[in-house]
Amino acid sequence: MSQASSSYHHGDLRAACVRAARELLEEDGSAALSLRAVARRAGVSPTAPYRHYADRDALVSAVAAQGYRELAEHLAAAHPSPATPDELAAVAVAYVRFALDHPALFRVMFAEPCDPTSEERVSATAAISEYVRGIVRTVFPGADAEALSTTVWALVHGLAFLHLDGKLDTSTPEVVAEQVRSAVQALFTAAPAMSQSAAAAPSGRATA
Amino acid sequence: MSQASSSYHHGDLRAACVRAARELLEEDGSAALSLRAVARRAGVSPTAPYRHYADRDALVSAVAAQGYRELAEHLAAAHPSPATPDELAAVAVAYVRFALDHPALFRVMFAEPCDPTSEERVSATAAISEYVRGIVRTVFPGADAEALSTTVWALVHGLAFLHLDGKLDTSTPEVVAEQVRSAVQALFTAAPAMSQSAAAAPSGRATA
DNA sequence: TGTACATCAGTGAACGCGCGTTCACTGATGTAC
DNA sequence: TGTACATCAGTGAACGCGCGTTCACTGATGTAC
Repeated sequence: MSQASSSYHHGDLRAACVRAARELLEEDGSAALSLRAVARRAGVSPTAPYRHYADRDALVSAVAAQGYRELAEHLAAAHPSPATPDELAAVAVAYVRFALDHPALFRVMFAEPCDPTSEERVSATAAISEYVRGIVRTVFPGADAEALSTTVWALVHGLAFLHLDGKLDTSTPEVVAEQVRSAVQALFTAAPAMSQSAAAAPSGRATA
Repeated sequence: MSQASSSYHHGDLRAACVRAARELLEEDGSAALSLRAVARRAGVSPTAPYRHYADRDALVSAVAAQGYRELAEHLAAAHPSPATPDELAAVAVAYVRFALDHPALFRVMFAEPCDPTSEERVSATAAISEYVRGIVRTVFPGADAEALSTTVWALVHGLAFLHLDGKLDTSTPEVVAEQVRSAVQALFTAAPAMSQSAAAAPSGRATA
């Protein structure tokens, strides 16, 4: 942060480790993130990161947490305060795009069987979930925001993963965006009906 | 297969490896699947599996492929030929349950940045995708089956992953099932409207 | 039915690797007087 | 302003580990005659 040019004291190794980890993830998404590789990339001895992270897991959690923050920024950039279905769809498209643009990071954020105890992780994902809920509340004032926002998140998250895993057509960004918009639109149409049925009965336990 | 009790020749090591891998995944979902561990579990020298699998990746792909097959069976068991929204919902619940009951296997199937070239993998996931499309066609004869089935799959897949990652309430199977049913129901309500709008215009390119 | 031999499916030693983590250390920094 | 010293943030050697993969091998099996 301050002088940062001394050769012995790094200046801000904590942040540099996360940055190095990000670079490694962007370059080779299939390799597992290793503490040693991060140190190497940061130009520091293999044990230096231990001054700032208790162990490998702590580093990974920090990387994931930063990923959540960046995702949040990216969504906000797509539309600052979505209030219509089309604007919500734009945010959904941004979510899937983020996953496709940073596949390895996205996997670290969501696909690692990592410890869920990490304070940083928990609060970061809670923030995202709350953010989605806020949008849904604005766009569909009458609906059950809790239930509907879960549905929206799941739909978009699922699209992200299926694209990531090559199960869907990812040939061009526009193809992907169109697919996301059309999927989200299917939910839009449902929302009013859902709020009615949600008011009437908890849900479809009828035929089973 | 035949005598199988000889000590030197295993009998069916190829299948035994997949079985051993499955056991390891069920026991410790967070550990990466290693060829050596599989051999150890199968009671065989570390190099024996190379008689049957070219390399580690080939084994992993075989395990994933078996996972897809089991998932398909599990879905079929939930309902042999779903024809109503409620029956489709039951299949969706089975999908999420499968993920929660076999988290490590599910991650191998979907979350590994594995090579998508594997014949076994490709055809297995194509089968699942086709299966979903068939159901959607039956349940919503008027709808654009291609688009709607992608949406359904993504929604259910996203629910599975969010549950898997502890982002949603998984306290009891019934809570999970209810959540899935209610999310799928949101789509049910939309489908008719969607087929109309799909007939009218490709999709929501209007306001952008 | 018995023998010779090819093939198949294992073994086990060995390779080189990168990893996470520990430890005692040392150079740089900043603060008290 | 200058010195003594505590603290902080690095180093580098070393540990033990499990991994994927190779290689030359050997025991078991099955087939031809």
